[in-house]
Amino acid sequence: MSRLGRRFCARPSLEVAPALLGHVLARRLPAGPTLRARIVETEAYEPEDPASHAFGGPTSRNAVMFGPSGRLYVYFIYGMHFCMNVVTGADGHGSAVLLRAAEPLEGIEAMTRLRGGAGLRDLCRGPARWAQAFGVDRALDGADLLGGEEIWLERCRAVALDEIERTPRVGIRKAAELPWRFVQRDSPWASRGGRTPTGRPTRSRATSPR
DNA sequence: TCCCCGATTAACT
DNA sequence: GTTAATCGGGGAG
Repeated sequence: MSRLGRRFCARPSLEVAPALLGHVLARRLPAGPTLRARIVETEAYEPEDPASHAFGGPTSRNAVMFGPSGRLYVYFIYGMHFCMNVVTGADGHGSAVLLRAAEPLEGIEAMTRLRGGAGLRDLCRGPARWAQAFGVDRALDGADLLGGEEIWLERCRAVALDEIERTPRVGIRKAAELPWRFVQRDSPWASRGGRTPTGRPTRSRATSPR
């Protein structure tokens, strides 16, 4: 199983975000099983983007975003949640891709425990849910996805371009109009965020996983 | 020091 | 559909 490498990550976030769809995030729990989930939803963040944590330059909080690509940027939000990003672009650039939702593949039992007994469909559907299912918090901020053994990206089958839907990003107020969210079309594993321009839900409620 | 608000979620009506 | 939970970053005073 080969990993996604430096070359993959060292591109602009707007290229990496759609390219990540279909590949797999793997997580080795401390003295525990390995978890795997297939990425179905991402968002791009660039430093010139007012919605990005990198807007305004480096601080202690966002320092990892300004380091080399291929590392994990973890942030704490709303007083209770953690979210995961892949740092992208050239060293020092300050861009990243938010990992928003995934299809659980392996380690379902451990993920369910970490999520407090949530159902399969809700294990990784949303950025904070996914981080919780993977046992990821502050301690993994800056983790090396390229060569580390705690968390990494595995090359799998990329989602075809014509299966990728572009929408505005979820939950932001600044730069809310930019279509920088990428989601596998009709995936039941994608988060509820985002609506079509007509206001219809992005995803059919009738669709059930598997 | 004070204050506002956020790349969210779960539990409501 | 709405809202409470809960805390830290960062700008204003």
